[in-house]
Amino acid sequence: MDGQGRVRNITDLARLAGVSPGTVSRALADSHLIAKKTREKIQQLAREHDFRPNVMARNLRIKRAGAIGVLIPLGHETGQHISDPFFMTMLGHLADALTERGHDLLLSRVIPKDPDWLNRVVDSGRVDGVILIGQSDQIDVIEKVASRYLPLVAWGANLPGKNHCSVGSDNRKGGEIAAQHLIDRGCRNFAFFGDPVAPEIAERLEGCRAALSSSGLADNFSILPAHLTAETAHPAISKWLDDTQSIPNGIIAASDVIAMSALRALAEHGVKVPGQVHVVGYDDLPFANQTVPTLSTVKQDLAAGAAHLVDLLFRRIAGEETGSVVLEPELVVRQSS
Amino acid sequence: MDGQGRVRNITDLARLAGVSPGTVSRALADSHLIAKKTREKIQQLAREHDFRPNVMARNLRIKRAGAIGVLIPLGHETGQHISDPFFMTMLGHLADALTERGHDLLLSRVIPKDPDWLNRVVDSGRVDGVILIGQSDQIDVIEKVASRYLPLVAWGANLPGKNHCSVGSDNRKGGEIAAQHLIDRGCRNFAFFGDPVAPEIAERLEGCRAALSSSGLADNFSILPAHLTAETAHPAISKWLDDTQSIPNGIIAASDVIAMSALRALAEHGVKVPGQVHVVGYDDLPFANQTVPTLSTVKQDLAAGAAHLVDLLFRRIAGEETGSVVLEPELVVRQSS
DNA sequence: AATATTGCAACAAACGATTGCATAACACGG
DNA sequence: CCGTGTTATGCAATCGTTTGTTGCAATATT
Repeated sequence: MDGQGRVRNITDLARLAGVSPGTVSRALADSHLIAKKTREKIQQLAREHDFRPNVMARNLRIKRAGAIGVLIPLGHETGQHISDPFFMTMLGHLADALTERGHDLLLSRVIPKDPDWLNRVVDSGRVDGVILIGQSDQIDVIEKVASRYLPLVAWGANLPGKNHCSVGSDNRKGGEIAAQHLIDRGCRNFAFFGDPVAPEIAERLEGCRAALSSSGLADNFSILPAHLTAETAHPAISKWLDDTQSIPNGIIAASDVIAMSALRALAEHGVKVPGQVHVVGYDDLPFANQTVPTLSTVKQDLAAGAAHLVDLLFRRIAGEETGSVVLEPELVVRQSS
Repeated sequence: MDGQGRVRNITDLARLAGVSPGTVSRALADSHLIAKKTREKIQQLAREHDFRPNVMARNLRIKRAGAIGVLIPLGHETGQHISDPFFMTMLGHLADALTERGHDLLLSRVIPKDPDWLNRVVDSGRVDGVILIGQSDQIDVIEKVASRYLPLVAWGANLPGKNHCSVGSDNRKGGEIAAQHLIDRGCRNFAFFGDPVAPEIAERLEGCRAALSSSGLADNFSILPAHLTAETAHPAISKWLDDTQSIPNGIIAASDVIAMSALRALAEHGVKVPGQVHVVGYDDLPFANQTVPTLSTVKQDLAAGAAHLVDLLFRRIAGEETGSVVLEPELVVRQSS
């Protein structure tokens, strides 16, 4: 615009307006300590030169970062891409909620190599708080940091004996609902697809076990610890189908992504869903009713989850020692079961 | 840890070590101006108190932000969630590449209400550069900002007459390839699913048109301007199938997400793919070989794309006036065609 | 008319680092 | 014992804001 005399800071603008930097600062903050006339003059001038005060300097002075760290820990994943729509859905909700509260979102996928990864973020002074999307296999690290750093919340399991603040659905119950549904559908042999290294998954598995046990079907249950990505799940399941002697008639997948791979693998093996096998997923991601056949699944309300995460986080930033939140899972029956 | 005397800044640590703040700063930076012995003592002390210098203060002094803004403009989307795996895939690659270069990723979904959204980010002093994932319908805004702000790159179309730096596949050619493939498969009536408001889509559409024209099939072509989300695409397509008199035998979807919705809608209408209708998508997202039937599609190499985006961006941050990059699209034939 | 109140704006000290320059400490040869 | 050269540290300015305190007029009060 004005090539030469670009206004780079509040002092430049002050000079231009013939006032002191302090006055400019207050004027731009619309402080009533400054006469309305001066205020408007300065604001007008700022607009003309499209000047915007430097956020970093402001934050330094103000002692806040204006950003929330959103971390995706990939501890148990073997480092491949996560193209998992789950994350994007969650991320979308979080981004909206944070923006609404005037905070930026500092995204970081972290493959924890040393136990210091979380400390680094927390102590960097870059963020006012941290949201973890999933706990992965890093419970110990999380617990340790949480014990000294209040504004930390995690999406995931609410684990007995653990104190960090979490938001997640009742995974045990979710697993139970899924299994019970298959039992009701008349299934008698079951398989669980998913890696119980992640605590959420472990709880879902446990819920299944419980449901099967109380129907006396605990013995007809096998587990395939498949990774969560679309890339790795499919070959694993396919191979499993090749190897297994008798295909079960009820399959519970630890996530919709895995379920989708399963549907495809089953189709390839000429197995009819839901004719021969009933399949239930977990998450109710947007694509769950786009698959062929559409996927029955246990719905986690991610919108509500994200809202809770952000709400709890800001209460913690304000100093409150909040508890955790457990959401009710809900069975969504579609064609696959 | 040490409850009382928490070390909050470089000065505290200096006091503890019995040296001046400046010395601590240099010691932590491993400067050779400081005696090895002192250096190690200070580093040890820092470790003990797990002290990490405040990044924001550092950045202010050093005049860099240490973060790159990644923006997802949602101009033509009507504000719903984007659960599109495309973004997550891209985001994952970007996150990795940026972290590798020591930069954080400031994520922002922006629904442009005023033409100032991009200026705000650029002038905030919070980011060293900006990557746009998609141009949406904001070409004018982007062009304007790009003309004065060098470190700005966009994923999307390389538009004639436009000067901002972009990385994207040759959409026109991609569209051409897709259409030609269907022609080769013997299709004679065509439909395009996708909203040409976004320039990438417009170019793909144009490519299709070109291919059809040169085979004299331009007249047998209809367009359904469907939105890009899974949520909205399916009902639109379903309705279209209800209404249309004669279903075409070649369908080109502007994205894999749309293609997936199409596959499902077709299945519901009892239309055999690829028996009666051939379908081609665009993107080659991870789930493209998970659908039933697996999806033929025009592959965009997102990994390479992300690498280019980051590379160009950093060259621009260094002051170089780089050109744009156009990637070759590649047809991936699977079951749906 | 003298004093108290108010309204505006300037001054200067933070915030927590980095870094050029000045200086202190030390060793060494003459 | 002094000058000279290293090497290691301290000092103070700086980055661009915010904000408590202060100074000064103009107005209100008695």
